[in-house]
Amino acid sequence: MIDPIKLVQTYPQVPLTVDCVIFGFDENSLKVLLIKSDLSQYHGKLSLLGDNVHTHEDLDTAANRVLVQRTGMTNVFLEQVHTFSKPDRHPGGRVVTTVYASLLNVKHHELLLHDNELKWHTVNEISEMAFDHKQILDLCTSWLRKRVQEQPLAFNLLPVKFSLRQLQNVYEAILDIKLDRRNFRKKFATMGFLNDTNQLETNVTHRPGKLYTFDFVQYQQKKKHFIGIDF
Amino acid sequence: MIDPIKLVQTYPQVPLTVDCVIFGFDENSLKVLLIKSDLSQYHGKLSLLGDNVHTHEDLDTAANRVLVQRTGMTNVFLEQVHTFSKPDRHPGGRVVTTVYASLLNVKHHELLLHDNELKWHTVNEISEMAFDHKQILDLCTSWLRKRVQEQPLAFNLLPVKFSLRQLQNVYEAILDIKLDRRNFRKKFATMGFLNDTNQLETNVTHRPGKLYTFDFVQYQQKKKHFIGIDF
DNA sequence: GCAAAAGTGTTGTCCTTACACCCATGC
DNA sequence: GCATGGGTGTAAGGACAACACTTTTGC
Repeated sequence: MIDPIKLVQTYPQVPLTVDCVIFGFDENSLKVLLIKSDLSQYHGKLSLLGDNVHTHEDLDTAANRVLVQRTGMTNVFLEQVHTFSKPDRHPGGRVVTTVYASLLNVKHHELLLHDNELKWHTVNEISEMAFDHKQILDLCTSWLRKRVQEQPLAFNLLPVKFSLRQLQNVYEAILDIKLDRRNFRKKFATMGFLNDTNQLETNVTHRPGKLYTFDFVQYQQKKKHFIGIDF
Repeated sequence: MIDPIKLVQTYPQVPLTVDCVIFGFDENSLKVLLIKSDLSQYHGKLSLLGDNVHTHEDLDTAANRVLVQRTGMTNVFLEQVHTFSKPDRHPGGRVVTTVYASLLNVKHHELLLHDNELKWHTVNEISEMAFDHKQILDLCTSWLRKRVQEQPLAFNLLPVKFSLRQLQNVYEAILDIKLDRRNFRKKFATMGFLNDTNQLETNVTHRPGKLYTFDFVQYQQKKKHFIGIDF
């Protein structure tokens, strides 16, 4: 019989960090919130928002802390994606990082802590990044492409009231495809969890579209559990 | 400008482990490979296979090492699922664990290292486990249910040559549903990546079924990339 | 010959796709 | 009145679900 405290004392210890891939949507393209690295090796290169994990803090809490520090937003979608652990991924020695992805509406917040040139960047214009962050971003983008098709995540990237055009733009930007407008609208109409607000867009230079809200309760009731074997 | 080595030295360090949820299929039910814990707090309780992560070792390597030590199998499906980090999840103090899931054919290997009563257990008969391992197992079972519908993972649980009945049994056991035999066979026939071996089952007490193999190359060519918005 | 599972087709319904015209607004 | 995107319906094809009988083998 083994004493757990003594056992754990024999384990090697590793510095842990979290990195947040914070996606936003604006001007019809998918954005990600990045800073410029201040490490000497990666000076000026783009970097994800991250921090070390504090003692007694779990990973979800750490990721949420990073997000709140930078965006001031609480109650935002934030989900663990993957843990990266190549021994040489960090120039400072071994650092294991757990990556979280978040989706939020660019217009819904003011950026906080503007140090290190915190800015939104268009995802498909990013080439080089610090560390293995480009690889991480690519994984999270794939992850988002998949998730957005099977869960109503797109609404996190939009204002509470949005037009069907805006919604379609989100899908087209993330999936990098064109969708048929009539079929797209029909699909969301039959799904039945968009609520018509009886309001119209304003400040548009054309016929204003209706504004809708997402009905989360309806979604919870209607969502599918078994999809079907399909690959 | 910051020196990365000095920076990383300021980070708190944490013991890391990997835990492997090794799924198998036998006697028409989904199994998982477990040991009995030898920690004093959890004496006799069922536990996942795990180990601490060695210095200079990445997580994939550590998980693979655990798998090979116990099953002797290499080149087995093994994928990272989630990292668990609640500060009180381990009685020996803070331990962060990254969980991997593996699928393998019970008949294809001899268990190695039979210490701690290493055995296959039927997944839906497991109630209590050591640590947070029941919660981990439940997450991995959900993960498997989802993945098995969108990727051809089921074949990892079967012999190289299998009957359609066996294949259907895998899906029925994992998804915990009954499927229509005719529609199931039609579906896999039209997918077009099962190869007829022109062999029949032997040692069965009824009409023998044809044996098929999975054609991975065909799958790679035919697999879908865009599924469609559907939730 | 009996038990047990293999093998096989059709029909109706639903979902998906493709496609074109008029409408409301700002300028 | 013109440019811009909003809003709408239909028809064809494909996928899925429901359903029953004959065949082959071991015993």
